[in-house]
Amino acid sequence: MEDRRQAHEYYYLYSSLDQGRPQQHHPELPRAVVTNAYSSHQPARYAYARAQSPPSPPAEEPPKPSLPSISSLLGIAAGERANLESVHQAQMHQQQQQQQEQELVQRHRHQTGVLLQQQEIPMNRSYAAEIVDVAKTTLPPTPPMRPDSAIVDHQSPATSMQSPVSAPPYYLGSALNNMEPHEQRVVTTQLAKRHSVPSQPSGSPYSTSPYGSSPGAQSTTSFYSPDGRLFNSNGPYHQRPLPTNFPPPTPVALSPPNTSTPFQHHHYIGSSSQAGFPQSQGRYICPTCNKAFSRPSSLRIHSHSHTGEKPFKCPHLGCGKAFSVRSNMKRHERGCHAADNIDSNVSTVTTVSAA
DNA sequence: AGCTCTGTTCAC
DNA sequence: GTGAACAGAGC
Repeated sequence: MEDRRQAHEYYYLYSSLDQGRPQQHHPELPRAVVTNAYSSHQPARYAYARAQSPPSPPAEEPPKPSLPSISSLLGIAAGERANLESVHQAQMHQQQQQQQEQELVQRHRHQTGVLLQQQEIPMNRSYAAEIVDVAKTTLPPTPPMRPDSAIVDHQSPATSMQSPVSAPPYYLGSALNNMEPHEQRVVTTQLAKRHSVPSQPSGSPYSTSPYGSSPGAQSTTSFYSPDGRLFNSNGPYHQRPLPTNFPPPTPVALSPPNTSTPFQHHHYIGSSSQAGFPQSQGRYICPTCNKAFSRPSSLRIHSHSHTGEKPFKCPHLGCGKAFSVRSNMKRHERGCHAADNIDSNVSTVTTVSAA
């Protein structure tokens, strides 16, 4: 059985390699590679999951008097996958060892006339699974998505980080997040820190406005959209008047993040499947977590929580702390550098008076 | 009217 | 102590 299982795994490795699929994510791979690996790996994993489960006959399929012989099944499979014959030959040795057992089973079947699918299927599950996979390699695998998922834009990395099973009910009244904030932070900040930091404003670490005189205008850079597809005109986030019936985040989330940034996936708000959305929740939706804000500035500040961007740096020497919110930085100053402030004020006064 | 800035508040 | 969201003030 061990050999059989290994052969099965080899097949997946084989088929994946045939399609140029990386089998594992490498933590050091560039994100593009990782996402591609993720996206391309998903169908294979899905097929594997399908193969692992025992093949359940279609409901409309009438009971057959007998199952096709293993040799015929193997013959079909071998006709399409000649490269597995060697593996099968190795498995045949294993079969020969079980020949006695099978003979007993068949003898029992002959005596009782009862279909012994229960005995046969598990015994040859790996073969059947491979056959299923052969079919799946020829046919596009059905993505494990909910039927009601309205995929307007498959590029939804943020939602894609969500587990399909653990997708919570979506209620705008309670939360627009389709992913827990700490999860977002863990995932998105890691990704964003790796790729967005070079794009951060490289000006003065601390000024009256880290965004410049016009934060909104500053934010119109392609910081969140390397492909320049979405945000170059309106900034990192769309000002999107919410439809009266705002839809729940769909399992678009499940679609693999095949884009390079976590901020390109606010197209999943389809016009078809729309649920009620209270205007009081705000019109500005975070494309990452679907959280709604009433003000664009609030959304922009909120975006820092995803990007990890902390444009407000403590001006005090020796304090390298940075904050995503200016008021938080000020609070930090008041709390931690109160004495320094007094000293600096005194020194400032003295210098001014001296001047 | 709509925006940003700022302070306040809550949660961890 | 810090992150994050909200609401008022001002432009």
